[in-house]
Amino acid sequence: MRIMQTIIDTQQRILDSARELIFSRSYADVGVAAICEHAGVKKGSFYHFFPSKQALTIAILDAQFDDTQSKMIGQAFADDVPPLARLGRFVDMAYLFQKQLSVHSGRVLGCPFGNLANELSTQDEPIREKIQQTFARLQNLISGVLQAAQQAGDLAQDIDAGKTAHSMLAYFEGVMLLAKNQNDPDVIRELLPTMVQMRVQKVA
Amino acid sequence: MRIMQTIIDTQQRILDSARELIFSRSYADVGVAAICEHAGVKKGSFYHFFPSKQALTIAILDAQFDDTQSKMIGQAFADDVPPLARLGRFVDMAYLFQKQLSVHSGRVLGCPFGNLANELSTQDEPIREKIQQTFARLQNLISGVLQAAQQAGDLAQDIDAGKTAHSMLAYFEGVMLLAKNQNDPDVIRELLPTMVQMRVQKVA
DNA sequence: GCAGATCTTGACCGACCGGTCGACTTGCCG
DNA sequence: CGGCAAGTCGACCGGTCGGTCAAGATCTGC
Repeated sequence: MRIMQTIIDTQQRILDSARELIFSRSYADVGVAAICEHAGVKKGSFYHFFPSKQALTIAILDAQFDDTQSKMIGQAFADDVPPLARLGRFVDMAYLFQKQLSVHSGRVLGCPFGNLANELSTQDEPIREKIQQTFARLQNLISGVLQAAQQAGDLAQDIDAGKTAHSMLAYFEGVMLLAKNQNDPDVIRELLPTMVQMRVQKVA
Repeated sequence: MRIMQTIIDTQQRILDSARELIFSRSYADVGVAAICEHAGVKKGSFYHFFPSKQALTIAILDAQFDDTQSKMIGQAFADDVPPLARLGRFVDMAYLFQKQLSVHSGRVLGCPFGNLANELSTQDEPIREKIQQTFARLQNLISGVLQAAQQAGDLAQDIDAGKTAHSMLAYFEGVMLLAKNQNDPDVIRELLPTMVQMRVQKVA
């Protein structure tokens, strides 16, 4: 009897369940069995769609990036305001997202990419690479905004957009880590706005 | 026959082994059995000295803080140079440590506190708290240097030393995370010096 | 309606998890 | 020397880990 089961197909349910569980706990703490139970699926089906937990995780990273881009970055970085204001908007959204998430789960969950990066970078090379690529894409998006700011004359030409974006990304991840550790979204509200002020100059 | 065994006592060997293994892999990936094997000790002895893996981890955090303070912070923050130069020295040492470590292990391992914070903050409340305290101590040490810089006239009075130290700590952790993910110590050399430039102003 | 591909199911695998326990050895003190 | 505490040991616990498999159910195109 195929009633609700195929309306949202099995593969998607596994992906969504895994994303939610791993994001709110950790890779190691969420077993395949737990994912299957949450998705209402048996383990055999899991391995019909995904060859391994590792492969599932790589698929999660793609899904999470798409989600983040459409729900956060795409909105924050829309060009209806000046470039630097877009970064400010991003900072505000990051706080609101984490705040909202923490109300539901009672926990500040931090950055999904940072969490997996920290947990698995020394242990799983394919996942490490995938996250590295994801970080590179995020950095490029920020770098693009900084370059737009330079073209608009709102940012000095001697600023290195790429390195500044890299630093901003690092700072963002660090703030998320501290907020997660202190389990307090206000850490984000206090610290993250400083990100917009960061500047790294070009070296000769 | 008690030859080498008690020269460095068992408890210390367990602690050191666990520190090395967990730091170079992760909490979840290093089992009690692996720690015992590395320490040349049987599991029964482990549980004679430590009531649980969690308790061991909390002891590790204390040991790691002491180590970090004596081998890094104490040296970098010595008052033989002006306050802001101490921060620069700290940055250099952080790079050298990670570089050296990565030569031995083939991996950039990142910050021991940040690693555990990220992995366990949502899962183990006592450990989360312990790391929070550790971060607070680190932040205070940085804050002290910034206040010294203000007294020396090298840093404007309208800078919020506490918040700036908090931001610096966040940035430090973020840089370590990115370096670990990219498995490249040069990330630290490129990004971390920017930490010394960070400033957060007091709010009215 | 039939065949073949596409799922789904549940039982099962060996390995490992953190932790327990009682018996034993060893060091120390009177 | 005796005795007791401190430390060591190895077998063992129930449970979970990621992953496998063969058989059956269901969907699809002809």
